[in-house]
Amino acid sequence: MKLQERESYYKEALPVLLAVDCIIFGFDREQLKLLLFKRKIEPFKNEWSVIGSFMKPDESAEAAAVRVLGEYTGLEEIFMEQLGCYSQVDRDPGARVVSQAFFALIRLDEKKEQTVATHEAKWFDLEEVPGLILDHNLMIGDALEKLKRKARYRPIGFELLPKKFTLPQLQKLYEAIYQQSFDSRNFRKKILSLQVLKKLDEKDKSTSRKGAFLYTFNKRKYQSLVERGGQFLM
Amino acid sequence: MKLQERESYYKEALPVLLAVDCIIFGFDREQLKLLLFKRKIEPFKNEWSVIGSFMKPDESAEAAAVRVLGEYTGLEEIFMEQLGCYSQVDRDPGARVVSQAFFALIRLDEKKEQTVATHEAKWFDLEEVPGLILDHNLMIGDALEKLKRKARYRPIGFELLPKKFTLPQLQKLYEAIYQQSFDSRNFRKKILSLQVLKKLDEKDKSTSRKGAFLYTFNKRKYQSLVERGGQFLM
DNA sequence: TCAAAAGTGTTCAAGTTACACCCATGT
DNA sequence: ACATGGGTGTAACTTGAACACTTTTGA
Repeated sequence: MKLQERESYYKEALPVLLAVDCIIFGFDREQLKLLLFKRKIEPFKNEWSVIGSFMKPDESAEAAAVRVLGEYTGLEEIFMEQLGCYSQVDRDPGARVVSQAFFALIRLDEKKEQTVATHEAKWFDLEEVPGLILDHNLMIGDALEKLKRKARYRPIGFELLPKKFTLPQLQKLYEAIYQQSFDSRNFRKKILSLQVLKKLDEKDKSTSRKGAFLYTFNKRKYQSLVERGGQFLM
Repeated sequence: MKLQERESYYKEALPVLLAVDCIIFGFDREQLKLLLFKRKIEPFKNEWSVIGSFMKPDESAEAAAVRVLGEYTGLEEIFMEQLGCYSQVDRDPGARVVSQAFFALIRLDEKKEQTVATHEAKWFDLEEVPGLILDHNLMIGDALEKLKRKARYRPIGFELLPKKFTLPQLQKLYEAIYQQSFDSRNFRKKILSLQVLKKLDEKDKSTSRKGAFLYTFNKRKYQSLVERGGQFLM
């Protein structure tokens, strides 16, 4: 009898299709970029879309997101976070599909470009994002908002840079995120006062004759900063 | 042929059951409270749970959340926001159920207590939250974290107070959220400097002989504050 | 030697913290 | 008249903003 009750409880529920969509940000030393791809199959064949997939029976939304990120970028460790659930009844005319969106930050890296290319994926400047299928443009707007907010209290910007980076690079990144320029003296002061960077003895000479010192991000110090509840930046 | 492709595309997807769960916060002038209810049916009969429901075919997650909030509290306009998607494969032993969680803030109000009571729901102090079914304790932890973070840049605290409230009440609320006490002079200075409150000519004499002036929240001024990107509090 | 980007300090304004007493009122 | 909670100001300190010149080096 208990079993019957239990069964009927679940029976009243409507099964829907669940998808994950990943809004993937990258940074190419100048511009914030978004990874989009052109669909190769119907429905919406040849239209641009963010990268997604249906969830498989044996995976959580997070696992599905990790899977598609790996497929399209060749990367396994990616900073990724839930963005939100998109569940308008008529959002997908082909079926009742609910999408759990994630946003992800990756280091742009020539080595991986081939993987990206084979999937007919392409990096777009933020200003050049085309019209996308379904509610994907909406997702991107939400992701941008979240990125800006998040970057204030978490140094997620570092996820977008190579492991070794220079302060001018970091500044350019924040300028791209917030669409404004910062005073370099104040910027350096603020960043360095957080004491989460380690200065290396190497210089990156790719952008100037003088060369700029490389830094790495000290995760341990960062953790203690977060635990102290620290506001991060900007 | 196109149609066939389209059908097969959706066919590869696995339908899952979708639920919404609402983490409902209230404030009773002293303590932050959580609304929980005791399940009347199997599975998990007589165990405590946050308030939830399966999504119906013709509603979005938001609509489902509004529906259950209405059913359990009698309220129609409730501050509510997505918390996250809980999709661990084995989170519900009875079926593959993915839950979209929301957190909601409501004004505690005697008028509505009857509705709450008829659903065998009960307000719990945060420290007294019992063991809950499934991953509901996890959701509550996440909701608390989000509440704290959110209250820093949005005056969501106001959602938890009556429309007219006193500054000592507001201070108690923030003290409950952040589990620390604030200096009343500094607190008042900070709040009033935001210029989002309107002082009324009435006093609330329920807690002191002198009485405390009542204030209301000026939504228009608040909007312009948010648009200027203002940090809010704390 | 010069062009181009990296790096560096100081001053002023604003905001945050710490701190203690008087006020208004009902009983 | 007194107990109770409401309300107020100031000084020290910290943080953020504005601002311009020197350094390094490859070509």
